[in-house]
Amino acid sequence: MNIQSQNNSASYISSPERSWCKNKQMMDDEFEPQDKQMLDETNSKFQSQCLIEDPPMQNENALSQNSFHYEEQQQMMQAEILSPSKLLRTGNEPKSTLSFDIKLEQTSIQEEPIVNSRTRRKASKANYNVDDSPTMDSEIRPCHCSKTNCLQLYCSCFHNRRQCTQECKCSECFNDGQHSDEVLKAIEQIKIKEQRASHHDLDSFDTRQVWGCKCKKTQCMKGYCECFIRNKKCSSHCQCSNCQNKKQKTSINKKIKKI
DNA sequence: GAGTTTGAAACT
DNA sequence: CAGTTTCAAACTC
Repeated sequence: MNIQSQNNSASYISSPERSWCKNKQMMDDEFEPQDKQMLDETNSKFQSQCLIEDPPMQNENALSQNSFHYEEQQQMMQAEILSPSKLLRTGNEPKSTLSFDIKLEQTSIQEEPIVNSRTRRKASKANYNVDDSPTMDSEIRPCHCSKTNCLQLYCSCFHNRRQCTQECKCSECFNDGQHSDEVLKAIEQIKIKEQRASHHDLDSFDTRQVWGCKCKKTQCMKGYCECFIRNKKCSSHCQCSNCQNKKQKTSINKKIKKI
């Protein structure tokens, strides 16, 4: 296994990779022994990234961690090439034919889809693309962006910091792995906006974080609500109206105790 | 599949 | 900072 990290076509660290940091142990269990060895070789390189990005906004260093600089991203993006989720890609290959994709084809990694029932969401009408669980690429929904070149947060692919795939139906896509400069510029602009807005403790690209919804009409019970989408209850951070997605103070627990 | 609704993101 | 516009996804028919 000879993975070269010189390729920098992959232009940013995607959320699934960051989820991998947290869920590495679980995923390790799913690898064959020979693959584990490869993973171990990459662990040391990846650990620094994990330290930088996790956990989000939960300590005093969150500010500096979340406002990491563009150049740091460039350094870290090399690690993405070694990411397990890339190695486990199961059919949603990016539009581009990046060199690391070619190298991956030469590996002995099993590319059968890994279906992890533990992390599979409850079946629902919509397969929401959220990554607060170790979502595999095979579960990622394609985007349909038509006007933003997939370089704004409207784009679910860009928002999750992953490249658009062949399944995406976007037009004039710059998030295809062949426009690294444009992508990096877009990321940089968003980071600048965050800082201007004094959102130092936010990471717009961390879709695991929920800032709080502002739903007014849907009672936070439809897929428009970011809390609902993430299977999370609305909190004091939300500014929603007529919310039906708040934690219920059920009397069930009390009844159980009595029993 | 087309049109409408919705709320996040972007803009002013 | 608040109001408005734009956008893409969710939803309805």
